[in-house]
Amino acid sequence: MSSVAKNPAPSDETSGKAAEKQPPKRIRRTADEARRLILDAAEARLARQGPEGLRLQDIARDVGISHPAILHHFENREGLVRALIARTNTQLRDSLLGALGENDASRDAADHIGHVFEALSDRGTARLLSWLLLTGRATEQSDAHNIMGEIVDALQARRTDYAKERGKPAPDKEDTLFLAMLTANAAFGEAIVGRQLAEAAGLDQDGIRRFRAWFAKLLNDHLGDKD
Amino acid sequence: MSSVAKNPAPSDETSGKAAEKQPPKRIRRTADEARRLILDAAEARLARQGPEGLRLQDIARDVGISHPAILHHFENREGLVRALIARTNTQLRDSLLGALGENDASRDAADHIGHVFEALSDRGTARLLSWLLLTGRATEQSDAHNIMGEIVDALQARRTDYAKERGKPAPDKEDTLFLAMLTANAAFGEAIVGRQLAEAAGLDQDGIRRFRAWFAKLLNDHLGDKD
DNA sequence: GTCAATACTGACATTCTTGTCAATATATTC
DNA sequence: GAATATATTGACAAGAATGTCAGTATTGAC
Repeated sequence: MSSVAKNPAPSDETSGKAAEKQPPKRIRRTADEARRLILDAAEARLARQGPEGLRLQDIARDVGISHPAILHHFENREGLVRALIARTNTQLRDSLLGALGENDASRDAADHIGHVFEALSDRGTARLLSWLLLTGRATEQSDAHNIMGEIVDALQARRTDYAKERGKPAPDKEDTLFLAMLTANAAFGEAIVGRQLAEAAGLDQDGIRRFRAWFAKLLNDHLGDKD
Repeated sequence: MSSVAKNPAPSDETSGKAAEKQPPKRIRRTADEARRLILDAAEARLARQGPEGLRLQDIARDVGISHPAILHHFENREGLVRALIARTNTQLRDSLLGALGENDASRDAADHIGHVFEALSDRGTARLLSWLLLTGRATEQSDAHNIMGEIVDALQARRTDYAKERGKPAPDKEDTLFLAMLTANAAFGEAIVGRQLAEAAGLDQDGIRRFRAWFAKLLNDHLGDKD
């Protein structure tokens, strides 16, 4: 049963010169590598085509494997989705907290805003997470909770340090929370409707940059009043 | 060929008392009414279950009709989706512009913010539109364009009037645009991640109200500086 | 009452998608 | 090199979803 011509590369040789057995040349990756490639492809599809672009066969074709291979690595489709959620959450957390933690004073609010928008909006992360949230997937996932909490804590710590240096009282923690929420909301919103709105308003790429700068200034003014 | 017992209501009569012909009692609506009911059901499903809840058979069951009836009214599934986009856009436009137009001076920024959030976030409108945007559906739809343009124009007109009354120069139109964009982005973002974030932060319903008030104040301060 | 228009239905066709399974190829260990 | 583990595959199964169609019931016009 089909022991001839397995998947030996689409070379159209009629019957083999001599004993060229043409070993099937099946690519075999480590499990981790395979999982990574599959998640990459899934992420790309999701960002490009939205929820309905997440079909096992399509993803498999992108990676260059057969779709049962995906099931082998992720059990079932739901497993793939969960793995994608987990990885995205982790990457997002690292990206946001990393930037917040490094070289304390050299970054101002505008930098941070820019970074958040970049991490969420510019790469498809927010779109991806949005879909996961819209389908009610990430609800019981507690990762998101921790991320928000950690970020607010980090922000509050920075503001407190900054205030102390100037002999001012520590800022209201709820103020910090609202600041973070607004930024997150705005970044998510931009990821989804931003392009539409900008286009409608006749804004080009530079206009979007101006918008972000305007937003950063808005927050900076607020911080200036408070801190 | 099943000329007996068409769909005469699920009454379990064994064989009819005497000559009770039991006329099939098929409900027949006007085309407009049927379309409205179908769109209502589709909208509800979408809001409740997300994108994957939009199946013709489910919607048909909700309305109490057979799924080919939907196809009869909307040609195909895509037609249903497009009709839903169009109706949602119209409703949103009316809601937003209506509130912006009425009794000029009595509403301040906080009221407007509240209204935008209500129109977009509280009812499932933003979630619905988000999905449509995520699936790349509303792209060529030019309605969204007009809405944003109209709103910015209306806002700018109000700000200009307000400034004139005080002998100040008219505000920068881009500032108005950015104000509208931020509000829209924030409302969309809240509709999608808001509940998650609020929950993560331990905010209850009243906390969300405080956040919106905080946001309104932020914008008011900005307007106070400018206007 | 008759007739035309059309909202509506059940049954079927088709296509698409996930998932199963036995078989095969490749890397690793001894 | 042989044996073991497992990544990978093709073929098939099962189910779900949209779409088609011929026929039926209901409304409104004449």
